[in-house]
Amino acid sequence: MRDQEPARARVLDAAEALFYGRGVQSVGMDEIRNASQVSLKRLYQLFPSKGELVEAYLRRRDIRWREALARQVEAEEDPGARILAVFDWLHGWFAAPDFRGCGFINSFGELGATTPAVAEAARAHKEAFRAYLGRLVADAGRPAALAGQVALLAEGAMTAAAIRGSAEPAREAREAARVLLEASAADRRAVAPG
Amino acid sequence: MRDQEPARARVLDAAEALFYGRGVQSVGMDEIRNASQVSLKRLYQLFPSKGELVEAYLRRRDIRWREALARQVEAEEDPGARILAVFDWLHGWFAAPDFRGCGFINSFGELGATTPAVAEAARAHKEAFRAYLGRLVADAGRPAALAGQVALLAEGAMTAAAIRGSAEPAREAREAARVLLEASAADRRAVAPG
DNA sequence: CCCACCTGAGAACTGTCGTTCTCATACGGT
DNA sequence: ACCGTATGAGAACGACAGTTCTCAGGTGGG
Repeated sequence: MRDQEPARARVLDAAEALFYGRGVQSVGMDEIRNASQVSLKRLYQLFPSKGELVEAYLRRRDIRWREALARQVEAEEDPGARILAVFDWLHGWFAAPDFRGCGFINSFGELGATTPAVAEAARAHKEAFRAYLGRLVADAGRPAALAGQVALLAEGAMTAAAIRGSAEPAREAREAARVLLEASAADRRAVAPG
Repeated sequence: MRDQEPARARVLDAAEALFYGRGVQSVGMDEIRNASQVSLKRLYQLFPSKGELVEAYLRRRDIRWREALARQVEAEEDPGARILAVFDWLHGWFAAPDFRGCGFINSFGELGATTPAVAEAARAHKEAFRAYLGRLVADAGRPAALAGQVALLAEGAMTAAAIRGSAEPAREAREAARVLLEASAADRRAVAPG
């Protein structure tokens, strides 16, 4: 029992690097064993099947991803600037050498049709992201519909950045979001002046 | 040799339905054999390996997808309306019962890291889509940067629609595109009046 | 009519992978 | 020091999938 947490963390670290970097089905348990230096026996004690390891990988990645985003966004004071800060954070993520798109979109495409737990994890992750944007948009006093539009820009930027192998889509998306933000301010001025 | 084309078409039809619907790695050659009613021997004469079948699937899907889009878009007369017609077409696609996101995004997530041909097919498809939007935007006399923003909205809508299992993102994206289009018209009026 | 060739159906081969098992060994409590 | 338990390393097992092979049957030309 002792030392279980380090082993568990090492397994999840290895699983995340491999599953995210190459796709779930391209990675065997042996490879996770080698990368984590945790014996197969222990690995299967910690995660009774590959499927459960995949779920744990997605759960942890969801939490960490959203925490990292929130950390950078909330360094910004102005509510409007916080919305745009989302795209600055995305730019940094896209520029990371191991960036390969959104792990949830990738897993969904690979396994969503055959593994309901993966489809559900992707759905929950995207819904949480959207809800977070909804809070940022509400704090900035913008119409709720803006959140969905900003979410689409962010998700489009993730896939475009992955496929084109460039961080540039974050800039494009930021500029589009800025225009939408301005337009929503204009609406607001027109509809509810003051 | 005789009857080769029907067999080839049947194989590609089966491959497309299965690869798109469930992901490439979840589908075996036996299943394609059964679905297409083409013997394994003939199948391997037509496509010497699964990899080449996957590439043929992506090539044909790219062409057909962009043709179907262009067909609906070009039914619209007004250059500005054509840009928005892209999202109406997306809405129809998303609402199809077998819709499961963008086949290229899905394949990229599944195989992009391990199969360069798949990564390249996805890149080429997205670039062609982006170039098409570039033409629509140019025809409407809008700034070129609008094309990239519209592309991000479209790609974001594809993944959001797949993961949420809803066609609604097409509507959200259309509305965002409409605002960007209007804003670009305002810019144009401000920068180059008349 | 006969033979060379091609085809279809599916068995067989090969490698891989998820999972379990073996077994020698190290450890902890008495 | 002794024994039961748990561990690690890796072999083994079973299923599966990509690819090739076998073989019986059909077809077209001489």
